[in-house]
Amino acid sequence: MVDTAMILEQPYITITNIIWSFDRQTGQLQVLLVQRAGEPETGRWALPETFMRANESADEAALRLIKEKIGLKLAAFHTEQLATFTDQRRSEGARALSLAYMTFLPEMPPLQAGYGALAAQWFAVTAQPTHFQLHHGALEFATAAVLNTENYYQQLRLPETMAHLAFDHEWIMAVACSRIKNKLDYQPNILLVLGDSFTLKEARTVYAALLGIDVHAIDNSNFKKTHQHLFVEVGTVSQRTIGRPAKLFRLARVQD
Amino acid sequence: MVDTAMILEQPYITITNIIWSFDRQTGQLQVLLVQRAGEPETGRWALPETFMRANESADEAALRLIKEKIGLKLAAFHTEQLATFTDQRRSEGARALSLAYMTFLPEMPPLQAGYGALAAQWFAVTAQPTHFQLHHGALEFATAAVLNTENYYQQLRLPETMAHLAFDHEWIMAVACSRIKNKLDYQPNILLVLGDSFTLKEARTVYAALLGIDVHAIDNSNFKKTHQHLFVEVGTVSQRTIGRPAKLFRLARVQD
DNA sequence: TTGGATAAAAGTATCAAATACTTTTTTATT
DNA sequence: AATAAAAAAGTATTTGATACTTTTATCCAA
Repeated sequence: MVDTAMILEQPYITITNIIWSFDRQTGQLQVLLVQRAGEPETGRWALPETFMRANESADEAALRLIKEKIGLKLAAFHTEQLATFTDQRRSEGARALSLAYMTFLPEMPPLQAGYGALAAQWFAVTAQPTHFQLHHGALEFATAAVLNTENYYQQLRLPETMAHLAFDHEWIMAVACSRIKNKLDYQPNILLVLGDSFTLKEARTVYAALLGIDVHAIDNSNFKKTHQHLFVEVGTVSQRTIGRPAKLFRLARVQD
Repeated sequence: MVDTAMILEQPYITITNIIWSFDRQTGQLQVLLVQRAGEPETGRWALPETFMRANESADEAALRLIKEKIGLKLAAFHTEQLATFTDQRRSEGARALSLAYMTFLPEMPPLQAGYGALAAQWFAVTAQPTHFQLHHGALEFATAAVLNTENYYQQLRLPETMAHLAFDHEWIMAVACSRIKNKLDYQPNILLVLGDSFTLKEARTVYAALLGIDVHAIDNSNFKKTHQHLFVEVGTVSQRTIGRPAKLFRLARVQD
């Protein structure tokens, strides 16, 4: 009674890491994309991925990715699990489970394409309630409204042009944006892209980018009142710009 | 340059399903545990698990579990992803990745232990802010405060008595309780254990069980004002008890 | 059939939080 | 020193949450 349905799945495990950062010059939220060197989907832009190795934790693999794909060799960063993607339609050929993680990098370090990548670039993220855009110079990726898995596979995967990200990475990005937005009012780990300390205006800039609104639409006074309990003031101000120096804060607690 | 670190992981994938239900008689929230028949951890109580098969989606596997382990053959239920557990310490021997899901069953169907299980039982869940209890008659499992993965592995795994759940299932339960509690005010899918429709008092009973407080500590009038936007009134009342008949509601939207 | 008991719904008054807006403080530039 | 910019601090209004009370619907027993 050899039944194909009884064959156990023993797939390779892909770790996909959404690496977030922030450009203090332009006030734009960024994510890192790499242009795939290998098969399949060669030449297409994608989220950085790697295969999980024996004797390596998923978190370690997510951090190794940062070193391998973009030449960044730094200490541990906050990495958190996003979700696991198992849909059989997500890639052609052999089944690929993907464990998706998110890492928040302070500053916006310069990139160099590493193993498995033709190029590595930061893309500015603009989020709207139901879709998002990624742009870097002339390169731009924009999604239609992405609401759930079925919606994604039935509507979005059909047009196969270079303007799409590889595999189901647009869907993964949509899930990531949604998760981050939901946590904005009680655990805004996304602010780790601002480094050890940040001003309230910088925090509002990140919030505005994710909510798809202008920074000035968020009142500083009210923002402080409603979100200050999430922050700890870290001593004194410091900067060389016009106007009253802002106070500096850090996240009060960082956890899932 | 054969390096063991370069060997790719190709693990079996375990689907772990936390199956929730509700006892209308006692007003208690329930989860399903099975007593393991096979190695390892034979005889120990555990969350129902199965290996993922080829040509089977993770959701399908989670539902197949319900049929195999407890003899329940029913149509599709709402199943949602909880998290993926990859820690190398989570089981002895070969590495086991576990994709954890949650299923919410209406009513509390009678159980019969299926393949791989010595017994299958509903356990009443009582949650407190930092720990929880499971009990069925004389059987009782209680955790110490479980705050994060490291805390769990360093403090909780040490005493190896039969009073513990198998593997890291206490940690998985802790993550599940935490997730459900966080969603109580904007997406209380846990109320699906109440079936197609429920009264506000039943809803409050579920909330109270998860918050570790008495039902009467939640004022019906205020609960209605703050949570009614999550519900849709489904026509008329219906019941055979004393007192004014309650209105019936259902969840307005069910999604992750 | 009627009145008491029960349970939920509906209503109200108070309190706290969120929002919109204004004023003050601080510092760089001219 | 005057001015402009930017954040902090303050205020008034509105909204939402909480505590509590009253009304309504139903069962049951006298």
